[in-house]
Amino acid sequence: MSRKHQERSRRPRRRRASTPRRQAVIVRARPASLPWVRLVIATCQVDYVGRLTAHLPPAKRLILVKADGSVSIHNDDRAYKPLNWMSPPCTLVEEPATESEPARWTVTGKDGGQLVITIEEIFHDSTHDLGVDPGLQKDGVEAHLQELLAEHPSVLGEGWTLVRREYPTAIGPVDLLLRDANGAAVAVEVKRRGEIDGVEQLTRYLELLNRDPLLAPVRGVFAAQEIKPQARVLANDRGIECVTLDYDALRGIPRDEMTLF
Amino acid sequence: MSRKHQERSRRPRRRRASTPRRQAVIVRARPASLPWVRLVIATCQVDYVGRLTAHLPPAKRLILVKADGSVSIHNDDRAYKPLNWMSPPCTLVEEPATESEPARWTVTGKDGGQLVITIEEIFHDSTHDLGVDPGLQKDGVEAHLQELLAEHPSVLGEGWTLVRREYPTAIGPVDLLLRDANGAAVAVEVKRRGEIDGVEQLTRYLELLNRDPLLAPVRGVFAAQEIKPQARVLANDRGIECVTLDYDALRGIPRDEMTLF
DNA sequence: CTCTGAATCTCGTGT
DNA sequence: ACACGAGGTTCAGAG
Repeated sequence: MSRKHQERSRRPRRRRASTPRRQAVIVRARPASLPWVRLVIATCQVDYVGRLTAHLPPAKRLILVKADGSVSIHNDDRAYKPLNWMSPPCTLVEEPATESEPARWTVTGKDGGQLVITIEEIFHDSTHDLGVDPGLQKDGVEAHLQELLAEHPSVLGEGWTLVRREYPTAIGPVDLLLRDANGAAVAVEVKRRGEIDGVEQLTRYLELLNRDPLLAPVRGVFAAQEIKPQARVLANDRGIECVTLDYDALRGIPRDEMTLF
Repeated sequence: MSRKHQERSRRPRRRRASTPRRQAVIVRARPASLPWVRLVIATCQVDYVGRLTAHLPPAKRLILVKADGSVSIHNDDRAYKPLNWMSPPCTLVEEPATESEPARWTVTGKDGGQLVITIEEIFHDSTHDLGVDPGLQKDGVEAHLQELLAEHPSVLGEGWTLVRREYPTAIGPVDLLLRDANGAAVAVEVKRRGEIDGVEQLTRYLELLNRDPLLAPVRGVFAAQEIKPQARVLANDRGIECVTLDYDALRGIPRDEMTLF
């Protein structure tokens, strides 16, 4: 079912004076019509020049070429991040080995960055059609937490009610704007993991909201599934309340009564 | 040179009442002694339950299994990030297909998260030894910028001199502490790309440093190869100077004279 | 070990 | 196209 790698095009390459040259093979210039991956196991050296400079000494590795033009070089460890890569869109030019030089692949990115792969020995090379992917469905990210809190504002405080989600300000929307039992405004920043920059964000919003005489004084609540100690310290220092959330529990409880009427 | 996949161990699995059961094969429980990768092209469905919940409908994809125990599922696009994955350390249990059920791989992570891969058809399956990787050498990241600025403080201001790199404070080290031509202290935050959180970081340092009567008043400089407009606005608003850096130019100029004497 | 911050981050979304 | 924020971020280094 897997098919052998097919060369897409072939063109002569300008001969440099007094240098034995090889023919170059452009493997991909634009996304192909059909999804495919090419798998190569080879002893290779890699040199990247682009946003930074990086060098990989020769070793046996996996080279993964995708239909979108991306190339990545993996060894056996790291979760999924390659040792080296080139993001699409990019062009791969293959130069076969000659008597004097090893094979060389040059991957050129849109921004001019280059990944040069010098291939000493190939152990495996196969290309596989994949078909279109239906895509990933996710559940349980920050947006869901925000939704759930909007449905259950009383989780944050007895008698609190929702004014609106994504309450707009000049510097961006506040995740939730509530009213507490006394009618005072409460700005809520929702995070999956609460860190310092989230507290900073909420601080900026509070500063702005408190300039609005119709809202001031505005309380701040930092709500997250997990709050880092430094973030908690900073929040407390600024009079911001911290609430840790239980996603499963939130999902389980019935919608606040008041939204039913 | 590539060898066929070798099963590492085999154990009987407890039979559930009135359910036809299959034998399970534990592929990896711990890092193997030799680096290798396993490449599988298969029609598969993937369900992840862990820090979030995710589902991939059946389609033909690449499954990449590494020696460190990680498993990742790729389709033909995205730079290098898999559609779904499990980070090491984790355990892969293979259950072969039976008459009534398709093959199923269950990957269990350290935190209890699970990735369940239901395999309908396998088109390719090979395992390859890789050998130990010598590792990646990088050049041109933030640390280098900081080094270069430490060597060339006059790039930031005429007559400025270095007090020290990584100047310690209660909330962490300031990238650079300098003295300007008048002997006033200057705190410098160095970034490759300057964004709002970098300005916030520097602001916190300045607040702290300015409490020190030996240093106050301390000027702030935000130095980066690229500064986002919003970050620049915020910095200006707080009296922090912005400097954009040219890495190549910095690398080219000779070390500041004063460090030569 | 945990925690912190950088990253060739990647990837989505909104303007 | 660019800017901004989230991420199952990943990754490396320091305490």
